[in-house]
Amino acid sequence: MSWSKISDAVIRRLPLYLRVLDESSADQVELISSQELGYRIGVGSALVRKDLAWFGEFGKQGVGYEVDFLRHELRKILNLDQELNIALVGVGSLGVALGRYHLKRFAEDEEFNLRLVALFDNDPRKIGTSVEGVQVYDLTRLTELVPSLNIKMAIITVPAENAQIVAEQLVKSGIKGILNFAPTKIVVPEDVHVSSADLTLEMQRLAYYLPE
Amino acid sequence: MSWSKISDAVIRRLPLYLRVLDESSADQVELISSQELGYRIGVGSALVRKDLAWFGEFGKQGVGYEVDFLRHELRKILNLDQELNIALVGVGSLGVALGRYHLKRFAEDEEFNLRLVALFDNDPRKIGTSVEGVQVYDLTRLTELVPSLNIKMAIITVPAENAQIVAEQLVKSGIKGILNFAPTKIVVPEDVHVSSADLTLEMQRLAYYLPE
DNA sequence: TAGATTGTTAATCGATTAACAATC
DNA sequence: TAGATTGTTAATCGATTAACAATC
Repeated sequence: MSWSKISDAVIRRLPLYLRVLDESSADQVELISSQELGYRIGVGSALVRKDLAWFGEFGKQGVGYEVDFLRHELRKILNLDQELNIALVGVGSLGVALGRYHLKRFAEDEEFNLRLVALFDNDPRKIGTSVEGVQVYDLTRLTELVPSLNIKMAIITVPAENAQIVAEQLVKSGIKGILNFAPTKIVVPEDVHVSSADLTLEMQRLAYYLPE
Repeated sequence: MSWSKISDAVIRRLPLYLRVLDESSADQVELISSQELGYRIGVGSALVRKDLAWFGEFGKQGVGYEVDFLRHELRKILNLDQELNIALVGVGSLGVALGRYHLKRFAEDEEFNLRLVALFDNDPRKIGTSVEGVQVYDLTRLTELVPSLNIKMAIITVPAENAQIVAEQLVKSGIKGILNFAPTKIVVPEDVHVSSADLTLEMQRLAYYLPE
């Protein structure tokens, strides 16, 4: 699906709506109003209706939204209705921890379609080992394995000084979505989307609000 | 320092400016223009000048900003000019990995003032052990130890189902800044600031942009 | 039907950008 | 001085909110 002009602010809220719908569905709730949905993620009801209206008419006037229907529509919009293969580059302690966490989630939740299928590192001691059954491959095999394993997104957990070069290799392999845990900005073509998870930056931001 | 009315969008950019200034300082660069600063973090020069102007007049017309001076001013504004103690709650593999990562950074960088001083868990097998010399304490001692160890911020790496209760204990202890890695929304009073680092949410967002 | 809630338009709010006088 | 760049004001842009007709 492609609607292209929709703003990033809207897209950011879709996974939040989806999480509320997952919870409601698990609780056997069948209908939900824009008011309830907005309250649960912390925005107004008008914004919820406007966000959803970008993609179609999903509600019934006077009634609200059918939870399971809207949930499936959102999953389709977010490309989460099919398995989606992911690679992780940088098998340090953070990489292993995130990998385990992710694999656990995948194993426990039938409908969680984000599947970690490969780990990459350049350390010969790590190459050939595995984490919860997922192989650690030589980083030099990235451009070969990304297409052949049908990998669509990647997580970067290498040291800051290697993040840019890894990002470039990922881009060359055809990856369009990168979650970057390295504490540095990575520069990519504009059709590649990067989400930055920089712990330090967030802590520094929070420090601003401390009293005194 | 307190300017209170300054928007969150501005505050989010301050650590980015600071990182550029750190790099420039390390490279012996003495002056930097709003143009260069903006280019490096990906915003326009007018926005850089406007952001900084909220806090004072730091530049010289026709010249630019003195790197070391502006760097120290930003550190003061962000409360990063003094040591700031941090606790981490939830000593699972993610908690340990983040803790190690953080402690390494603290050990290597003289001026990195975010100091991890305590870990908390409710698992008797973990309590009393340590990670890189930092003790794991019983979670029940949180409200006692936060004030006595002068802890100002906290990182939550417990399972989603325990995040809210942990957040409430942190708030009760007087914590005003929380970095939450649990994949759930935590509700706190409005004088407490939360930064959410939800891996899954970010991956789901990136999936939207995949082709087809 | 009467009450409730959607989808959508218009109004408002806030953030970014453009422009330029001041001045180093 | 001439050139460069700041701090700041006004203009623009984009996102959120308010309001309400449509309708279940």
